[in-house]
Amino acid sequence: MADSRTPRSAEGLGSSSPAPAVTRAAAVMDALAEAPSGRLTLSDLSRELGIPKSSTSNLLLALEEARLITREGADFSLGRKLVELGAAYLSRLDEVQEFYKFCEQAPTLSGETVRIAMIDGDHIIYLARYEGHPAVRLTSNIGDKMPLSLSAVGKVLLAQLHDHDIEAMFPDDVELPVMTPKSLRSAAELKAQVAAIRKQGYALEDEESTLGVVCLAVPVPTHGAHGPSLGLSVTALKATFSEEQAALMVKELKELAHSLGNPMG
Amino acid sequence: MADSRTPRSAEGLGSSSPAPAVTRAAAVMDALAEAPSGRLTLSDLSRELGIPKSSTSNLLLALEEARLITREGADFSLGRKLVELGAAYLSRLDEVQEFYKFCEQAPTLSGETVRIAMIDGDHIIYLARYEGHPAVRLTSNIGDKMPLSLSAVGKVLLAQLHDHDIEAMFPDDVELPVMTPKSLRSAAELKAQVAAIRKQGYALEDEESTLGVVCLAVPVPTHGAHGPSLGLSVTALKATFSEEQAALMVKELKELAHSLGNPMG
DNA sequence: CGCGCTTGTTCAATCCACTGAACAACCACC
DNA sequence: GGTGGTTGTTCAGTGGATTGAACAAGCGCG
Repeated sequence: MADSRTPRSAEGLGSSSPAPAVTRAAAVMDALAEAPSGRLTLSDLSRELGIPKSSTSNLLLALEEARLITREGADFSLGRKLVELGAAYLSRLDEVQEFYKFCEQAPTLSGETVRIAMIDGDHIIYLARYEGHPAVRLTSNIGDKMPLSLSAVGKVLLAQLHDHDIEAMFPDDVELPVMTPKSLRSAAELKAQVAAIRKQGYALEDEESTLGVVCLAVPVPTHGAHGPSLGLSVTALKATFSEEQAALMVKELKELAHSLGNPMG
Repeated sequence: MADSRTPRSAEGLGSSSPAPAVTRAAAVMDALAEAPSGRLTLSDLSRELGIPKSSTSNLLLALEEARLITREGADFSLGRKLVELGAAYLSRLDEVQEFYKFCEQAPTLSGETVRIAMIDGDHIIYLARYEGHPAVRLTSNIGDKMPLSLSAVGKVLLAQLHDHDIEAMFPDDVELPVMTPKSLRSAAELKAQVAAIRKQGYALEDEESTLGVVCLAVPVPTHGAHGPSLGLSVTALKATFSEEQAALMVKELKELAHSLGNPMG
């Protein structure tokens, strides 16, 4: 595999962590998650993270004992406990439960593919997916991440941030990730869209991440200071996408967003 | 909340871990996952895990920095990164992808609620769920755990283990968890069922975890030494459950299990 | 208000986890 | 087989993480 010359030191900069072992352990899990094959050996990890082999070995032993990772012969991969913990996190979000209920009984949305996502650094992360009919079978799964600039939810959540935060994340000379010919290229384009989204209250993604597929998204108003902002999106095939249908979907999305934003029984 | 008098020391026994900080950090996440509300304060954690407050504080800081947990005012809860990591784990299991594909095009299963699960200590953990029609809407989610003795998949996976392992997990005087009047009560009953399951090649759960609901399950043959064993199950309403339908479902489940067990393109 | 009980944060001394070098095994390639 | 490159494990010394006591801040109560 060539050789990934990226000894990205696990230490962030002011390399002092209140509990270095924990920070390094987290870096190990990150590395495993990002590894294409999902499997790395002790030496791989030691090299990539810049941690001495002996220390890495200790970390791996401890992580394995906690079932956060698994050893399979010589190489390590993520452990099942992570699925449990991730599920535990999701089960605490009442929004997810209500999301499903609403989708099922919504006139238009009940037949569509709807998702709820959350902003997470400079990406969004999908929390749940409702699939009304399998016409559009998405390749994305719960827990998957997407760049902000490439998805309708990403853009709508970006629009909720303060301008100076946006500026910090997207200076004028950034290179945006590109997935299709229609993906946004420049920070200027992105900021123009953000302005438009703020006016109209929803975001549109027009084949920017997948050709033939469009997406609509609205933000969920954050009730109180309770965590980061959520967003909702519908996905449809561009071929079967009409203005009137879009209007209906946006309307229902906004209803759902409103009911998620105002906690109730 | 009464007061949970369970200062379950984080240290397992031979309290020596090759990287104590990591072990303790894992214990912190466990505690957060198990806490009914999902939120605990520094003092809660310090008390429950028997870790000095100052050390706990450091752990929490490091965990927060890694986004493995989140601080919300005074109390802590699990972090979003866990969803990512859990998803990363699942995305590596090709079985899950093929599971979905197969369910969609299977004559009988395509209309049912099918799940794939994995053995995880003395529990099973659900990895994916296919929902053909929303007749039976399950309350369980991906990542949820269930005792072995209470589910069809649990029993079928138990039947795959060696007798002495079963004996170790279920000595004759264990108290089994009970969820309905029809739940198995004694280890003897369980072992009798295991014997039967080995003969017939599938397991049946008859209202043992939820009244009105039945389950069928088959094991997935482990190809190679590749990880722990998987199991498949169909869930149906007892009211609409017939012998002939059961036979069809078991047949298709076995086909799916076979194709999962023999990796292919 | 003052008291008792929490809570979380600070800090210097100690102990233990981390380190690096030396080790044994292994594989690939002449 | 010899050789240079791995791999992962072992172990004693040391530097830094961990600790507990002392701290400040908050809360309920009489």
